[in-house]
Amino acid sequence: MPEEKKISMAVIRRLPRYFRYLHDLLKLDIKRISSRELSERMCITASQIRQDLNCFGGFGQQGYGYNVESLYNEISRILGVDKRFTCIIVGAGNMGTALANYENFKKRGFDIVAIFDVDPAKIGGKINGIDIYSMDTLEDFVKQHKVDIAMLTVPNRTITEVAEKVTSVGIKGIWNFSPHELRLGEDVVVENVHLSDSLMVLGYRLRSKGY
Amino acid sequence: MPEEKKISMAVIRRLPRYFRYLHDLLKLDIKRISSRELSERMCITASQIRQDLNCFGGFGQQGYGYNVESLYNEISRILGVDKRFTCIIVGAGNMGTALANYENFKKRGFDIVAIFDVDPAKIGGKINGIDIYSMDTLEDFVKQHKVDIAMLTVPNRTITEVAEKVTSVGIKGIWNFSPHELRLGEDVVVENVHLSDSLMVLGYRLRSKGY
DNA sequence: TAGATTGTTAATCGATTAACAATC
DNA sequence: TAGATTGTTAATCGATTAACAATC
Repeated sequence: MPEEKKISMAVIRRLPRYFRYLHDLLKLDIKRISSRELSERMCITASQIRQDLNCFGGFGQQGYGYNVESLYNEISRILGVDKRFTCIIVGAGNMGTALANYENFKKRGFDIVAIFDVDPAKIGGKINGIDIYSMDTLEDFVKQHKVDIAMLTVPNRTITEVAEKVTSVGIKGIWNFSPHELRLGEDVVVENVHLSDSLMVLGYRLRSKGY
Repeated sequence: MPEEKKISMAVIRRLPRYFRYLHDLLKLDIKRISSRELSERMCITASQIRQDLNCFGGFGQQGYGYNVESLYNEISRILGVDKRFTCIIVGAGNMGTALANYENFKKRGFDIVAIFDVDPAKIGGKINGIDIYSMDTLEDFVKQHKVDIAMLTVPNRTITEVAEKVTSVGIKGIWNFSPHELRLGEDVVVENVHLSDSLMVLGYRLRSKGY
């Protein structure tokens, strides 16, 4: 990526948040915003906003602030929402079904083109218009279609095997919904959604407040 | 909470991870482990493990390491997996359905006792044996049952209203699946699951590797 | 006892915040 | 021009890592 030097994960994880807030400002028909105003809305410091944005370039103007539309476009470009990713879902259970039905992903550039499962009762069916195929056909499918991301919503006991299978056929991005950590090659990018971890942290925080 | 002084969020968010690894070690019938061995398994430094654990007390023994079972019990107690939380799901869509069917939550102390929705076609039905009630009856329900946590899987445009409703009836814990940030009272604990943020970060990281 | 490993203090590193000169 | 606000450097803060005395 020609996106300059090394951007810290802390900054990267804030990008979608900037994107959301700018999207809202656009919809509110607000034309310009200063780092101070945005900091009040987002509950972070103006300093941090200016530091974060300057990782990618000087998008503002002294004495004026930032043009909302052009900043939104810049953040969109940085996040690559114009680029498209081809995705498959592995595991047609409840979570897989929820993901397949989630319309926002397509808007953000993520196209779900197929679902895979081992259950003969599910294979051949569709979810939200997307075909469910047998796991046995995954390799052939990936040979014929470029697949960027596998969304893994399989049972915990099969996650390691499935993750190895999808990476062995060349998929580089894994969206992992199992609690297990995946140890895969250096070239594979894994994003974890650890639901029970999140819930346990909520429980801890509630108890530490005395509830 | 009598859990000593101030524990940083960074440490708290690592607790479920320790919990998982210790659970696995127990199942592997491993009796003792040193911070060095655990650090290799978890891919973090032994120093960090010792620092983290010492936020809560000295669970180890010089020259020996940590007893897996007793450390597991300590972490369980800290995370409060023995304590029970009463939860409701608001929004019986695909994500709500997925959560209602997720059996692990109960094992971790989170009991889902009711689901609420506005759709007359869904009200009166059940998901995984849990009744779906009308949103109009939420207030009465919470008056009759102590509810600790509301899991919010409602459409984005209604999230603010729903979050205000559940907090106004005294629910202190919110598990928020909408992309919106909730601005609620100081006494309310919110954990966010921002799925599209996570996916966008995955996309960013893939592109920054040149895929 | 000798070896191993913790608990804990000190050093380092990185991220956040403050400050301000540059400039629109 | 005067006022406002950025871009950027410096200061602070917090988290991670290293080191080692204590001790099992």
